[in-house]
Amino acid sequence: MASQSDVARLANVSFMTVSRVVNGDPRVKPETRERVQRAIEELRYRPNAAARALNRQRSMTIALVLPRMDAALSEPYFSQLIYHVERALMPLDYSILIVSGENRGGVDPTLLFDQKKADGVMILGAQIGDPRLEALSARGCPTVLLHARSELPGISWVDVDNAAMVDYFVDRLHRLGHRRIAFISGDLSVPNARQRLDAFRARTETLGLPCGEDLHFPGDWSSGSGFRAFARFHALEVRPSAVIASNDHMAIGFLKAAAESGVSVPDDLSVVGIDDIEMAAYTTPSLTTMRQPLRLIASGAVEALAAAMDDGSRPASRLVLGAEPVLRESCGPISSVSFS
Amino acid sequence: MASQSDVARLANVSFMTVSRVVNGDPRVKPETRERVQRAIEELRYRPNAAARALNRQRSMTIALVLPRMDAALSEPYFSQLIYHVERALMPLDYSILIVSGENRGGVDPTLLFDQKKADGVMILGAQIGDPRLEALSARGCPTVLLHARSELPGISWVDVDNAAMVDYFVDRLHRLGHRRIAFISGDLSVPNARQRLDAFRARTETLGLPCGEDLHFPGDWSSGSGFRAFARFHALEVRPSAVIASNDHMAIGFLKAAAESGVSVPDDLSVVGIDDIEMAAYTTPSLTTMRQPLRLIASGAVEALAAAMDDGSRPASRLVLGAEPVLRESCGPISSVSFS
DNA sequence: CTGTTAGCGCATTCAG
DNA sequence: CTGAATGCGCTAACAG
Repeated sequence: MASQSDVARLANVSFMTVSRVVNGDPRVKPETRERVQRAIEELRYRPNAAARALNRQRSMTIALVLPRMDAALSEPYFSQLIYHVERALMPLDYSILIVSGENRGGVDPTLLFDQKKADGVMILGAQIGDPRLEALSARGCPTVLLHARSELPGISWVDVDNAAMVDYFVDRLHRLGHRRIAFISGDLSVPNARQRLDAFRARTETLGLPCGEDLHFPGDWSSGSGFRAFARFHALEVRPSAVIASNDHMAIGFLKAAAESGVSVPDDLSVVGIDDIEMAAYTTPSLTTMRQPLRLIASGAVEALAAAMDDGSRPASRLVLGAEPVLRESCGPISSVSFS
Repeated sequence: MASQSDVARLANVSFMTVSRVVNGDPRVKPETRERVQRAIEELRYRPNAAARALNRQRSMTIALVLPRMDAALSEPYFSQLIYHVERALMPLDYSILIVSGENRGGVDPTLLFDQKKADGVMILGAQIGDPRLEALSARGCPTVLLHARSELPGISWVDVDNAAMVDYFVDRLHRLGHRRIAFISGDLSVPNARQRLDAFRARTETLGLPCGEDLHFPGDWSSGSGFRAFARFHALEVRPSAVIASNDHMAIGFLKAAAESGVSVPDDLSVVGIDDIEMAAYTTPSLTTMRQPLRLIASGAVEALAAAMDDGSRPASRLVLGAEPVLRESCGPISSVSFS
């Protein structure tokens, strides 16, 4: 592989001039620049990232921590997030190092920062009290959370408005005549799961709807947990007429169990989810859900992280984005009951 | 951040000794080693990856090229592959750089190699004739394909036995009495899609089953394309009694369309998919499919890539793995027809 | 067993 | 506008 000196020799200049051309320094005679350019082409010269990183003290790389495998974030959904993050990062010329979400035994993002393998860290769907967050915050490592929140100093985040999404569905179901609404929560060690549950409780109470603990079916984001939640539903003396699931996977699992039990959706029961994964349009019945502004989440996170990496002393930024309802077949008016 | 010299000063040795300790060189007096270790702890020293990479000419990083967004590989499924790749790579102390699959306008993995940002490249679900493959092969960049194949020199790959999976289903359906079987293919610019289609044609022909082009419904891996394939099915004068989809997403889309048209699965029609994504267990009816040996694919690929990076001159390795059928509700014996 | 010398490829600083 | 010197942090190859 050719180095700057090789190029310099071929172009009859010092390697310093080559460096200038490569970095677009304007103080180079056009004619010389031209000559250097040709030499670069001829030798297929490419700047060595390691040398550059060593000198500049910047790796031009960020670490992206994926959610834990056990479905902290809906699967098909976070791969899209990766895509959008990459798109947003490309113009800045940053690369992405991925790190599995497993915090036990996995790669430590703080270590990557200390080793200068990454200039900043992005975390998808962080857990509450994840020890890595504190470590990152303490190190002063530029960090941004996607789909999660944190009060730690120096930790920026971008999240959707969890309360607004849940409120929307509670209100809508209420208007459709539903009075008894159940809620399937996600893994409560994830901030979003808790926020959604809290919003559900608050909103049902405000509207004067029943909101006892028997209407809360704990789940863990997985389809299986949604499926199992149906047993709780089924065991209830007086059944709810609607169920809000904290994500589509659980809603789909629940739908499956309902179908097996002969409960007809949406005739006997309305079901809604959150995320709008691709499959949500292809279940039977198709799923009413909430589409997340993925591109905005990604670009917002990239912007926040870039700012933090440019200026380590700036305060953390926080951004809350709205989601968009997608109305499909799984949700309808309450049937054959006097509205009380 | 502390450097080796800082540690050396604190431990009263030369930085060379520190380097030896860090790299586990045995030729260091235990007592000295101990002292250095303590200094390392105290200063929280971490080796600088850029400096190490510059000196060793190895970045200890590989690039992982994701499949294109338009579902070249089933979504929830490739995130698991990432996970397994990471697990397999961790003991070797390699990091993973991710690159989006979009070949137009995306990051070029060859460039990452030339810049020495990556020592090797792993590609998930490569397209046929992807120009990047040739570039990689020409550069002599250690490369391994997952879920794809290539004859280019120096390109290793690990793939499942596509023909065996399709053969299994054709045979099984045949034994269940089905005679007229249709096939939904994936995006035919992906090698796997073509192999599966070819296997279908060959096997039906061998068994003396009808295999006209009207029984081939072209898809593109997405649920939507599976959904649309149903229109072709529906338009047929004489309808098949079974459908094999090249992946679960398309099978699920097809299932949805069938449900909407009142075609009962598996009573009127059997449907099978490939991949065993999580959702396959939660559709109604649940989906009979083929589970891929993800962990083996990942570990095989890592092994092949590691070998190629160690010794650039070694021949490419090829590995074909078998899949495991998962029998669920969507597939049953043919109904109300004399077996001919 | 430990230290010295040299250089990986690049960019900043200062001289011309 | 261009070049020379210097150092980023580390390790390989030699000394001692």
